Amino acid sequence: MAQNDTVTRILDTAEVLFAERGFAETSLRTITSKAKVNLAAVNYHFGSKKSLIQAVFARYLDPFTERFHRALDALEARHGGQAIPLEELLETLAGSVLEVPAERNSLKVFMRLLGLAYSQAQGHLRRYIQEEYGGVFTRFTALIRVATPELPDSERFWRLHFMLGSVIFTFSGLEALRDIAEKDYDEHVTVRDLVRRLRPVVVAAMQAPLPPSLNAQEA
Amino acid sequence: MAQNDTVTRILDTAEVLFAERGFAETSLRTITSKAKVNLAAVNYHFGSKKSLIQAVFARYLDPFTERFHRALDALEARHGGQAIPLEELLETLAGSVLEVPAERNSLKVFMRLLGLAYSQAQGHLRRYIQEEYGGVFTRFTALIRVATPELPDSERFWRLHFMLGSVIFTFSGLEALRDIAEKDYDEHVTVRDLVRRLRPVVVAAMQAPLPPSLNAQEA
DNA sequence: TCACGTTTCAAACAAATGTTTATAACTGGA
DNA sequence: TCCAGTTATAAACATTTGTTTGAAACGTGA
Repeated sequence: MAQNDTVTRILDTAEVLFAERGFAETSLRTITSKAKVNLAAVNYHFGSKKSLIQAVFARYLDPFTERFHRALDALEARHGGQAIPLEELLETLAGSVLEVPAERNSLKVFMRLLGLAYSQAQGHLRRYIQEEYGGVFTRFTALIRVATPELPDSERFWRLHFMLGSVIFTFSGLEALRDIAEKDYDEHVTVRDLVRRLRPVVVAAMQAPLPPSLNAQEA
Repeated sequence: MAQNDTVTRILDTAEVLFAERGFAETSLRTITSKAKVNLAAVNYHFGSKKSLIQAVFARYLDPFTERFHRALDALEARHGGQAIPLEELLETLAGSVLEVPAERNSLKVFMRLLGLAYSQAQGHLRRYIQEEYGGVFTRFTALIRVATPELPDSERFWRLHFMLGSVIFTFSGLEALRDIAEKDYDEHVTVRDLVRRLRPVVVAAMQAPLPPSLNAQEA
């Protein structure tokens, strides 16, 4: 189909350019010329640039959330109501994230997009992602709660965001960091390498000793 | 002085707007109108928008690097050539970061700007920061290296960036996160609270067990 | 007071942006 | 074949962008 071809070509080109330069820094003309598509095609098929951005995310997040929900279903079934260990939860999350874009060989694009979703202004994007995909995140954190009963709720809340920051920050700045790492340590780092490196760090961080009591004030 | 007043007003306004919306999303007209300054003033005093962005960073990073260097001098002198414990290095870093913007009460702006420096495209910014302030970071990582001899160089490199991500992400999204935490856990979180919570997490993350060997491939 | 360098200001500039329009080309079923 | 409906295309549109210009206002030392 011709329209499908155009739509797909726009999405393929847009996601790469967005990941490389950000949303505001990527013009529709850059996208359409690189995709060999007429300028008006974006507004015709997507309506607006905002909608194009959301469509780029949906193409990744829709399959991801479905896979992740199914993986969590299986995990819960396997443990039959018992608490699921932290490592397995993290493993399942990482697995679902890694699976999705493997087909298009663009995991790094996916990660970079997630980073942009947080760091770029684009209020509409955060709202869209929260409303559309907030549910699966809520489900995941509820399971994490069961897996880490020793943590006070507020402490777990903050530590989850510490780790979320690690992941998003690292992947969204991946290109730059990779260049440095490659130059200094002479090894090419793949996203899978980073996930492997992240695993023990995240587990250790979640299980770190509690900070000194809230009331103990010192200079 | 009038020119100083104009320059300062531009910088004060620009840093807030940049932090809120990003660089590309903030126009010179928005800055100058909010700062009650003529549009041409930016190009007159700074030369270009790029230079303005760099100047915004310099106003934070210049005092910070100087303070941090002095603090590291003192720390090294105190240990007289002996290895400095990881905890003390982190403490010194945290202290220097917290000190600088305290005067202008804009720690969150500082943090958000640091986050943008990494996540936004703006190649010139990364180059500028690297060339201008790479030295102090190199010095710090060299000390961290001595404090964590058990870590392979590349592993330490990545863990440092994991933790950098935690800090920048958390503080740059502090406003939103604080609201949630306050609502859900009924406690007001100060920046110092977060630093206290971060300390054991960062230490545990740096001391986490090494990931399985690079060559061990599994499904 | 004068003159000179600095700073401000309103206006204009060229370029780039997202979007719309009107027309053409194509498509598949009657 | 012919005709609706869909898609593609080129052109134009109104804004917005960073930057430049030239003149006015200002400040300061002679």
